[in-house]
Amino acid sequence: MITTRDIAERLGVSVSTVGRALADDPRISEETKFRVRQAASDMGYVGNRAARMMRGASSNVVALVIPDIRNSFYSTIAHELSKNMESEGFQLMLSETDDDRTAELRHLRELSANRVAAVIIVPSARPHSESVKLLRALPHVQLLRRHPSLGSQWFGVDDEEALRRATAHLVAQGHTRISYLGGPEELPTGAARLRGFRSALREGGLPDDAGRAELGPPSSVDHGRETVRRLLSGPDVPTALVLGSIQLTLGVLEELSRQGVKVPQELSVVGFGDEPGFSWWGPGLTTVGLPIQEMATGCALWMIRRLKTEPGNDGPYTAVSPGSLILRGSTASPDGGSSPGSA
Amino acid sequence: MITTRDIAERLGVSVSTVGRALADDPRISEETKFRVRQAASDMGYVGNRAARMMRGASSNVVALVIPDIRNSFYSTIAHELSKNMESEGFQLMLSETDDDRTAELRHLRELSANRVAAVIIVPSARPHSESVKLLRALPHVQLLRRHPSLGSQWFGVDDEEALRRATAHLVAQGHTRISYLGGPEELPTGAARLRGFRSALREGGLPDDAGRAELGPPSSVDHGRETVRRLLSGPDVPTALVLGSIQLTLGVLEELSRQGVKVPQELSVVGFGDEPGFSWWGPGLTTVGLPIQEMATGCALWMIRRLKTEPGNDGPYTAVSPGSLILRGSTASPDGGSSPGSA
DNA sequence: CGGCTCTGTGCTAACGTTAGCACTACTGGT
DNA sequence: ACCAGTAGTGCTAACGTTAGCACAGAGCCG
Repeated sequence: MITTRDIAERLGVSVSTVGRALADDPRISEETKFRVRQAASDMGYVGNRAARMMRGASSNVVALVIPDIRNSFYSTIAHELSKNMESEGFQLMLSETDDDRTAELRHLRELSANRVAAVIIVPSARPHSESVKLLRALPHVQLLRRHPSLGSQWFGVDDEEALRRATAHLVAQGHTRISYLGGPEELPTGAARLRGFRSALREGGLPDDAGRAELGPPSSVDHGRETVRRLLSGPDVPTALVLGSIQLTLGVLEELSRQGVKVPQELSVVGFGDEPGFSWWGPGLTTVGLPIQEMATGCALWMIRRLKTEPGNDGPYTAVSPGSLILRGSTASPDGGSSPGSA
Repeated sequence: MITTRDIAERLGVSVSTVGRALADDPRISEETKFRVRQAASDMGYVGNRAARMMRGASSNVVALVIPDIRNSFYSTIAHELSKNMESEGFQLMLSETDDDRTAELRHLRELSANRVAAVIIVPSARPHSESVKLLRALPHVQLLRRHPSLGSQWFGVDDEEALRRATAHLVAQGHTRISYLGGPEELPTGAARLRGFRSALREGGLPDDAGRAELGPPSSVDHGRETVRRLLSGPDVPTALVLGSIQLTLGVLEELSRQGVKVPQELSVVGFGDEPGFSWWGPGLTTVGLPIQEMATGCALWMIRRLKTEPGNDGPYTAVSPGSLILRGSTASPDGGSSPGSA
């Protein structure tokens, strides 16, 4: 690797002069600057950020810690962050945890060792205490999920309200056997969505056994497929399904279409998230739309401001985005009548 | 930030002793090691990789440079690389170029300054010459697309053969007005897919005007939607469509289902890639399946070996994965008869 | 013409870590 | 009692860059 010293020796000047010329220091003559820049370009010199960091310069790397980049929520977030960060000179480091707190800890250790400027994290269900310690030593912000022992900087969506609306839509159509398929209750999002489901039932004046919750692993296509198979072949088949994650929705839709279940005649479905295929699935999937992109942009801008302004304004900051129900054709009243959009 | 010096002062030993204790040097007594580790843990010490790198240690960051993480091809690649790299102690840096060579160059400059250990890149159509220079100074490997002026380390798929098969399937069913929708010819992949399309027509003994190519931006859902709209409303409506990118396929499917086009009776379609929704779209989408995951894993393992083994075995290395045609219900002979799978 | 400012450059230390060498205090053999 | 060997630790330099200070030479004023 070419260093400032190599350039200095070649031109017969000192390293300081080279450094200053490259930094466009006003004390250096234009002629010297020109010669230095020429040589630097010739020799393929690229400044060493590691060395700069040792002199107190801060890292230009922001880390994103998420469960799985293949989930479109997270790839949307990654894209939005990357785009915004890049324009401010930051690079994005990607760490996948697969919802495993040990992997999460491993990543956070590496990120700390690499002295990243900040961490944007979708925390696992119950982060290891060392993870919490490492995060607290860095500028960080939580995304989607919110763990109380981490800071109160958080960008998320109103999961409870989103599921309340989704469920209320079914209740309004007269369903009395509704199954909710969602992630584990340990996850803040899982708990919130379940609360939303339950309160919609309560508010609809339904009996306790009107709603069943089928909780499974956080983000599993398989869990969706299998649960559908089990529910449809068991006794007391529900007349409606509300879903609580994107991956789950993908699995459910696939299985329903494989089994040829008539939607919404035999079964009503409300999905979660909005993927390209959801609009052309069966009669069109009625689903919970979430402004993930806007949330990610908001988070990126907040973090940039946080990093650019010197005083560490670590004050609590929370942004909650609302969800909305996208009405298509996958819900109807349980007696077979069709009334999509009658929320 | 806590340094080895802080620990040394607290324990009344030298920095060297602390460093050696943490490195588990056999010359240090067990008792000292214990005390040092205790103190390090107490004080929340995290080694500074920037400083280590200055002493010749290599970076543990591998960069992935791709057009857009939201494209499922790339998110699959990112996931697979991340998973494999993480288990070997590497972190993944994510850079999105949006197929813009200037953005590509900006990223490569940053990556070089950050002294990443290696770069895995899906190069843009015509990389800037400085980009080539920067890449050549680093261990790197190309993915999917292959630019001749970069090294000959490349992992990709046989695009030409994949499109030849897709097109041949339609030709065999008797189609004589086939449109190909794909990315620009400047892209190595775009050119290869177009070649495949054309040679299938030639081999099928079709006249020159049997196939039309509609080329557009590399990876655009909109281009898919718009081209379908234009083709269907114009004269000489094709009886079959072959698609040459995932995003294009998403746009086309959306538009076809919005317009209520009867597939395969009115129009046959062969897609590109295989997304969850493709199996439940209309009659099921016949599509080109590509072993992206296997390719990414292969690439990750190759790069790991390249980085772990000292001698820079930069010898040419090329791996080509084959594609396969996944037969579902979206193709039939143009006279209205249905014969999916009669390739 | 001595002392001043101004311009352009060099020297040196420092950042945190590690490796080579040096040093001290034992142990055991003769 | 003396020397060799060894275990345990400290000192110092080096990595590439930058900032503070020093310094040489030129031009200018009194």
